[in-house]
Parts: sequence; C-alpha cells; structure tokens
Amino acid sequence: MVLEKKVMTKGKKSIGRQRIEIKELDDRGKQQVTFSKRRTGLFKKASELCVLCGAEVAVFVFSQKKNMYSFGHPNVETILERYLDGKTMSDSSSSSQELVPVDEFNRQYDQLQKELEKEKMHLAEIEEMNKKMKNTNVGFWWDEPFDENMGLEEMEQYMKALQEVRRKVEARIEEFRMPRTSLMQPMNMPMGLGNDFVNVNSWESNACGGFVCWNNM
DNA sequence: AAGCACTTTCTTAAAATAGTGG
DNA sequence: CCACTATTTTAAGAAAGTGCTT
Repeated sequence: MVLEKKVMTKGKKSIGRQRIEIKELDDRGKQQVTFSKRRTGLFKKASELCVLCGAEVAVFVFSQKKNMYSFGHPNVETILERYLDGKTMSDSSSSSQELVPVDEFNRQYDQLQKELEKEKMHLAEIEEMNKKMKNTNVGFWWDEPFDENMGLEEMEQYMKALQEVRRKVEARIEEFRMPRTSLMQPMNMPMGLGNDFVNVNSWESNACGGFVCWNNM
C-alpha cells in the first residue's frame, strides 16, 4: 500500500486527516497525542458497543510510562472478577443491579477530593514543623544523645519498643501502598457518550498513595 | 524556569456507518 | 449477500494548554 503525503494547500489551516502506516510512531510527541486521541476513541467505541449490543466490556490501556487507563461496563471490577473466575457470560446474573450511576461516581470523587485536601494540609503541617525544628535546633526524641548509663535490661526493653514502633510504621506504610481503586467519572472523557456508567482509573506513581484518580500501582 | 507526559482545540480529509436497491 | 451513495464520525497535523516534578 502506497501512502502519499499530501501538502497543505493555500488558505487552509490544516492538511486534515492523513492516512498513516500502522507502525510505531518515531516522534514521541506524536505518540502522546495519538495515544490520547485513540484511547478516547477506543473507550467511546467500547461504550457504544455496550449500549448498542448490551455487551459487557472492560478495556485496560497502559501508557509508555505505565499509567493505567481503564473502561468498564457495568464496571471494570465485575468483568475482571468474572474473567479471573473463568466464568462465562451466561453464568452471570443480570448486570442491571451492578450499575453505579454517575451521581455515585461524582459523590465518591468529591469525597476523595476532600481526603486529598486533608492530606495536603497534613503534609503542609509536617513541613512547617520540620522548618521550625530546623530553625530552633529542636529535634525529635531520637535526635537526643543516647543515655550512656542505660543497663542491659533497659536497653533490651528500649530495643523492643523501637521494634514495635517500626512494625507499626511499616504496617501504616503498607496501608498507603495498597492501591485504592476509585470509581469515578473520568475527567478526560466527555459525558453523553451513550454510556453513563463509565469507570476510568488512572495510576501514577506519586506520594498520594492513591487518594485521587492517579493511584500508585 | 525548564522539562516531561499528557490533554485539548481547531481544521480537514479519511474512514466508518446507515440506508437503499438489486 | 454486495454495491453504491450520503451522512456522520474519527483522527492526523499543528499548536497551545495543563499539571506535575526537578
């Protein structure tokens, strides 16, 4: 197949849609734009398939940077669970009761936004405290000089206490690392695609630990 | 401020889809 | 089924914007 490159004619602002060869794009910028557009198109087509044919569909897309985008009808979890269980469509009951309306997505989104705000304020408080301690040369208890006169038994108790603190901190860190899948209306997909029951999550490695739509995987 | 990884908007032509007739 | 036409939708290209990190 011969692909002809057309040239922009006078007075036109764009050469318009061109036929391209289906192979990896060499330009990273083009790749990103195409990724964004085609992913939207893919999700739209999937949503139309759901509406037109009553199909249940789940689509996962990972960008080069491993950000995940998903679409699911009635929702990704239901279909993924069914897939993992090896069940067939006929095994499953009607999906009508599993649908989560947009209002519910929005409510969850609002809640997550509030959580994020709280976490941001908490982080700001911690940073403020760190600043103050730096300025006043006041540190944490572990910065204080070790008591040389401590006996063996005392030191063992001290070590146990430290281990307990460590265990609790590790458990807390693990809690934050658990991916929290948030069901929400996708921010990058226009409403009214014929499917109001959309589930799009996006994972991005940041310190938020998954409070917003960008979750750490 | 600069760079990165997308996202959006506009224009336009290609491609998909629906409708119709044989 | 297939072929054709009309209409609608999609996506390339170009450029600008957004949000986040370093």
